[in-house]
Amino acid sequence: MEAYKIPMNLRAAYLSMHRQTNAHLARFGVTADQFVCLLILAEEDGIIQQELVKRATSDPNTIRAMLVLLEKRGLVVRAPHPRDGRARIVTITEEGRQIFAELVSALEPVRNRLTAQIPEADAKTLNELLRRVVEAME
Amino acid sequence: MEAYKIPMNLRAAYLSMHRQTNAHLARFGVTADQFVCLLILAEEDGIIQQELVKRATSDPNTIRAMLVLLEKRGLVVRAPHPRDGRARIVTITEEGRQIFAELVSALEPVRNRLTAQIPEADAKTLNELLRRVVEAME
DNA sequence: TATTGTTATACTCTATAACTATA
DNA sequence: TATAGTTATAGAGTATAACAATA
Repeated sequence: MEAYKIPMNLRAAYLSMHRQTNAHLARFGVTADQFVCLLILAEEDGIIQQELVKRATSDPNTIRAMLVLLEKRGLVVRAPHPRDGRARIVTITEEGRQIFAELVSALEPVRNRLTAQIPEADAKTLNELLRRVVEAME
Repeated sequence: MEAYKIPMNLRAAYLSMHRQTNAHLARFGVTADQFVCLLILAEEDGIIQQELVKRATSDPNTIRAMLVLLEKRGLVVRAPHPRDGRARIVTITEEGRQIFAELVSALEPVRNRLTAQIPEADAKTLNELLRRVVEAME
């Protein structure tokens, strides 16, 4: 079906990436989705849970479950928001950053395979086109 | 993180598509992944379960669970392979094809949104780049 | 009234390993 | 020995709705 070529390739690309990411992170006891949380926090720390939900394209329950696990392991901290009593500010800890660096290292083969058959210029194009898809789906 | 732009956009694009697909199919009691099974079978009927696993980028357990459900609803049939006693040939039923047509119809808004901000020529490029990613990840 | 987050619940998908029956 | 499929089990992610606290 012509109309489902992009959806099916999008699916295959994501699922393969997700599966290989989980496989490479298994020895750390971290899932691909937990890694996404850490990635977002490593880039912009001190955001509230709801913001994390948006950026991770996730939902409140899932993010909460992940944060509880990550907090138990001392990788993140959830602190009360100083001005909004409802919100919780999430921060990655120093230990979280250290482990995150190891995870990024362990994922090098996956990153390399992902764009192995795509030249630099095309990678930019791919990213831009995906960004437009995301924008349209919001 | 520069290296995670494509992965994160790939993730957001897939998850949004998947979520919206599930939402639009909910009233039929069919999941996005079950739809993928039907799509594959509607295109090339009479393949064995293992082949379905490969094409759906899935695993034996997941595919089996889906097929059992779809078979209970009379949408597919699993018959013994005439020459290989281990294998099962999966076929979509006439009722399966009818419902599949309705599902495709119900998903029109999702398909449209997906490429809403991408001209025809760019859609071809996107598909080709995704195909290369899939190829590299195998 | 609307929003942030939690709790409870149920279901789907995923991964592993052990098993059978066939090849 | 290897392969197709099943069974059992456990865990992770998802969706919904009801709720408390706060804005």
